[in-house]
Amino acid sequence: MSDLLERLRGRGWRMTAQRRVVAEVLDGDHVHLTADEVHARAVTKLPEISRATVYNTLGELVTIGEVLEVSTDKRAKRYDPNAHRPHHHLVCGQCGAIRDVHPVGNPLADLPDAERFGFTVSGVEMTYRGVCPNCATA
Amino acid sequence: MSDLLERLRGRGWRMTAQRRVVAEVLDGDHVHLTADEVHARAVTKLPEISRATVYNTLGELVTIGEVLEVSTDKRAKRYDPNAHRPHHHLVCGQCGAIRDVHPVGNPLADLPDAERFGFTVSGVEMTYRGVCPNCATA
DNA sequence: ATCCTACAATGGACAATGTCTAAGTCAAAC
DNA sequence: GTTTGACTTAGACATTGTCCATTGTAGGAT
Repeated sequence: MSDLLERLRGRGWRMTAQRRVVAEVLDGDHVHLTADEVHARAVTKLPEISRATVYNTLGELVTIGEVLEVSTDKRAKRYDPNAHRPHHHLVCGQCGAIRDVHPVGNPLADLPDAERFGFTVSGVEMTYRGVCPNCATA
Repeated sequence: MSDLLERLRGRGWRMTAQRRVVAEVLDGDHVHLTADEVHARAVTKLPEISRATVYNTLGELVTIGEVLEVSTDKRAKRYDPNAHRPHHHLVCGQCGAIRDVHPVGNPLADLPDAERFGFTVSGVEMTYRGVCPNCATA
């Protein structure tokens, strides 16, 4: 991910302190942050960054495919910087913890033609639901 | 779905005009409505029904398992009265149209133990993405 | 090194969705 | 018919996200 800045520069993006900070936040060990969480972390590194800029930058990163949006819960969208490795999600229904998972098989092939209603099907998202070990003992 | 009212009565629920109207709306031909769409339709049958009541009633129906929440887009939750037949969704990325689909296979079995991180996995939601015939020609 | 200018950031208003509360209402039991 | 507590209401509030006019600035041109 450290070459994200390079890729952005290659696309002719202007490199600003704000964009750098947002990229750094996404590059941290915490994945699947909400936009406001990204903003909160960005503020610690660059106090004057605005909410709108974080939303804009996240939106741009999503548009160019560097970051994925996931909406596992009913609350805010979350942003997944792991866009270059396809994966699905496993969510704890108690605490909301999210893990990336890689089921076997090809779920796209599991949708019969008769079930496609003429759609051009391009992808599938799978969200496994369960309870994490932490919440199971608590 | 017409026995929904019976089932609710069986659970000791008080049967009010508002709840009846919400149930009727969900029973219509339009599936996957948002909460506000449910409210809009309910208002035509019972003008004084309040938004809070619709939200409350939908939430209760979800809790007891008569209705499913689906969050296929980043906007509002949608409510799926087809709770008694397990199914997944196919969403048009252009216009947001939603169809119920039934892929073959057992996606739960496709998640290896090594990918479960100690979670107790209880279910999976699949959202197929694509473009509907209407939007494909437009 | 300085200047220009298009692009980016800001902040605050606005919008959409959802939640909460206090007070009034009414379904159902008696 | 009364009573009672669950239900409904209206609207304030909270959260999440978008928009826009203004201000700032990165990076190329000079």
